[in-house]
Amino acid sequence: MELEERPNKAVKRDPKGVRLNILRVSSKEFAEYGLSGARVNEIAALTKTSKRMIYYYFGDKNGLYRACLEAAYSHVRAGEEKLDLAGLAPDKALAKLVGFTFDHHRKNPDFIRLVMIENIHKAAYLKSSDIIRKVNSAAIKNLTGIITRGQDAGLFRDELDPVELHWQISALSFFNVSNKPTFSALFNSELYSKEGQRTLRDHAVEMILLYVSHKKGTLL
Amino acid sequence: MELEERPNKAVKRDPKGVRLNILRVSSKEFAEYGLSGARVNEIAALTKTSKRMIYYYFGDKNGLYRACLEAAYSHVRAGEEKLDLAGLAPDKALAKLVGFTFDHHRKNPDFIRLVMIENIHKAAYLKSSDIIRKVNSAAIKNLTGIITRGQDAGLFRDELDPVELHWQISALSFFNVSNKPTFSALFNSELYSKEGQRTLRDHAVEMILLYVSHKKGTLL
Amino acid sequence: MELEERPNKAVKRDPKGVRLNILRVSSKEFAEYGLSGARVNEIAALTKTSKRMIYYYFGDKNGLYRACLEAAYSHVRAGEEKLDLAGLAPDKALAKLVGFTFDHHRKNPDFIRLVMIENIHKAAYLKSSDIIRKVNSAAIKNLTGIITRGQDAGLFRDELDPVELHWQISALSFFNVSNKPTFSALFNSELYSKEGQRTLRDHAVEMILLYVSHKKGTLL
Amino acid sequence: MELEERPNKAVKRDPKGVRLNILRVSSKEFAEYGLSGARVNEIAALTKTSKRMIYYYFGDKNGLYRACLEAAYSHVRAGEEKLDLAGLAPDKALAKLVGFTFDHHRKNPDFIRLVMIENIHKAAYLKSSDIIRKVNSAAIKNLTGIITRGQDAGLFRDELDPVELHWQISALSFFNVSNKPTFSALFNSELYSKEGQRTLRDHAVEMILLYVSHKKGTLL
DNA sequence: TATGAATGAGGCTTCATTCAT
DNA sequence: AATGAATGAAGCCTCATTCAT
Repeated sequence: MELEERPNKAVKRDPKGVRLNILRVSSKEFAEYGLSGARVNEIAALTKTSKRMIYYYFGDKNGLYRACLEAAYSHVRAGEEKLDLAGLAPDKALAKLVGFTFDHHRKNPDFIRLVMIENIHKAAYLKSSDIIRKVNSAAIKNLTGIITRGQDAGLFRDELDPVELHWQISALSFFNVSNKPTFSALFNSELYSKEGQRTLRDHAVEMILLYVSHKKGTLL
Repeated sequence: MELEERPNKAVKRDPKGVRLNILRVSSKEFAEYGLSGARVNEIAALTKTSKRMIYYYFGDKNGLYRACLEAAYSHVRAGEEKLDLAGLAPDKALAKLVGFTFDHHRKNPDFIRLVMIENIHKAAYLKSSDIIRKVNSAAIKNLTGIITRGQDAGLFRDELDPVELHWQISALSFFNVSNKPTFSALFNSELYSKEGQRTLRDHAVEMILLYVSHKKGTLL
Repeated sequence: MELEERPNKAVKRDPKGVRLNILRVSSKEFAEYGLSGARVNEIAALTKTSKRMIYYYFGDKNGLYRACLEAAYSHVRAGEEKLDLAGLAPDKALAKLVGFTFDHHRKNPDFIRLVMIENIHKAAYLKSSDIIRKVNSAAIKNLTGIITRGQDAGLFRDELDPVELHWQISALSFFNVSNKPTFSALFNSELYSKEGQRTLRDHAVEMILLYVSHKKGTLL
Repeated sequence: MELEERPNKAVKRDPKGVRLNILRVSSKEFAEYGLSGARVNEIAALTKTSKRMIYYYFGDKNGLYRACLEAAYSHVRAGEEKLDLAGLAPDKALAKLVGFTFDHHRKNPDFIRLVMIENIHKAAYLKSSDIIRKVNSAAIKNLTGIITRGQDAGLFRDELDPVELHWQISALSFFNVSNKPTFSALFNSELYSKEGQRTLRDHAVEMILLYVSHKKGTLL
């Protein structure tokens, strides 16, 4: 006698599960088709529940989109915080952070796409979300620590802005994912092969490290 | 004898002008709202002509979008070709190219947004467009020349891929525009002030030059 | 021995209070938005109890509306019955009744609006309500008495129908409240100022008294 | 051989006809069920055209309702202007005007119902309609003329406000139609028989004339 | 008696597109 | 080459109501 999940009487109320299920499905749809491109009907069909529940939990399509965005940021930042850099030398720590960011973005294309979409919408939903206040700190704090330690050790140049450094790391890591389609279409290169991606990441790390290590007057 | 060009009839027939007008208006709309977000009705209303003409000239909404995309690429590449780097030393040439690209992207946010949108659509329209064949060459040829000259002069490292270098320059220049909304929303920094943008560009140039000048074993 | 009235259990059971609370809230909502315009959700939210209770006590939305209507009529007629006209001369009594009715309607706009709504619905709910039998009597009886006394005293004309007289008094008193919005919007007059309302009421009294006092042949 | 309207190829474009048809159908529906009670689907079904055209011509349900309201007022005021009172003595003119108004309202119950509905909505749509400015004048001007002539002839009392007089005439004429359902339900009288209506109208005329003819001190 | 979760039916509206002139 | 009218399909959303606990 087997234990089967009784499919004809699965009368289990699971609000959190329902909410999460909707969120997961719709995140994929929004990432795939954009805010106006995604279809509530389609999202509902892919869900374990009904269209009605989407409105019950999220109010409207925009509310659902906003919830997806917030969930995505929360999830991503949660991942970043697991990274332990405290024990490493500042240059090693930074190298690890850059490599991690590059890989992390690459492994979370849906998040990248949501951010792209949010940028298309001029960050309208991000601006009106309370999640912002909690998010910006972590990454910048990490970098501030590394920079300070690097400067104290005489490894890094003096004038370094943690926000700018975050921008630079993000640029290289984000663009890699966001513009893969057009870049691949325009240049039939090997950059998006497994090997090419490893090279790209290594060189991104290299660029950042060369930049922070560069003392004025040395070269330019 | 036929009556050609009846000048007293107030019917202005200007196919090219009409086409161009539609293209300009719709490019702005697509850049602003995305492919599914833009409205054919709205585009027609902003046009000097009527909705019928859009279908007459471009077939359907997607056709119009494709035409906008092609026009945007053509226009942008035309701008890039005006840049004369032949007379400069390779490092100066590269510095100028990076700075130019950074500024160029910054001044053409609608183009950037169209590319973002095209990436959201997985480059589906770019892939099926004949424009590709003509576009990829110019930028890469430029870079290939600079790299060769730089290597011959002993200024640049050996293993440099022009496509990868283009990717790196693009990443820094593109992200600056594409992610301005979310970045500004998340970090209230000065990076998008006039001063901040100059710094960002200078450092982008610096990063690229440090990278190509770096000889193995020197640092990492 | 049973435990009655467990006072230390914080569960307030107050059926009558709950019913009344629902009735009060929903009367306002129906008066404000009409039968189809009112929202069960909104009513429930404004209530001290939950949506389930509405259905428990009133069956459905229409049942709730019917209950509101009945409660409104009961309440209004109760107010009217407090009026004591027995000791007054018939003309004074009538004058007082008209003035009272005018003021009474003015002070109970929600009741007027419920009656308007019921008229929009062709009195469908009133027709099927047992309240009718008890309501029509009071006002008419009052008027019948006054008329008889007035005629006996030679003050009033002969052919007077109490129901018609009620109609006439009602018309002037009801319209004043029911059509205030459109009338105010169409004519920017002073009729709805405090002073204007007093005048309107005085003239309503005057109109009715002139009418009942008028003997055939005198004027027209 | 007969001339039949070819029903299978009625390819006649008739924008005005379509608009009017929609307006007629929807006026009935709004008058019957109210703004929120009316159904766009039902309106469309009763129309010679499709639901889509409703939105093409009127924007949305509220826009359609507003158009109905404006059309109703226009139509009614047009009817009133046909009334020629200039050649009559002031008391006869007023008598005719009151009688006409009473009958006119009685014959246009849908208009009355639309006004009732608009009052339920606190005249929100009337307020924001430009039609107002043109409508209020006609009726008041008529009355002003009659009053002046009556006063000059020594027939009417001195202190008469044309707007108030309009209010009084309207009250008796409007209430007769608006409250017929509840009044009939509450009092099983003969007031709404053919005979009763004639009486009611005659007495309305009488009330108004007695009122305007009444000189201070005579009675009250 | 009480509550949050759930729902089917149907509401209003908008879209890209085509037609008749 | 040009225009206003017309449209079917599908979009998003809300309603009164019931269910499971």
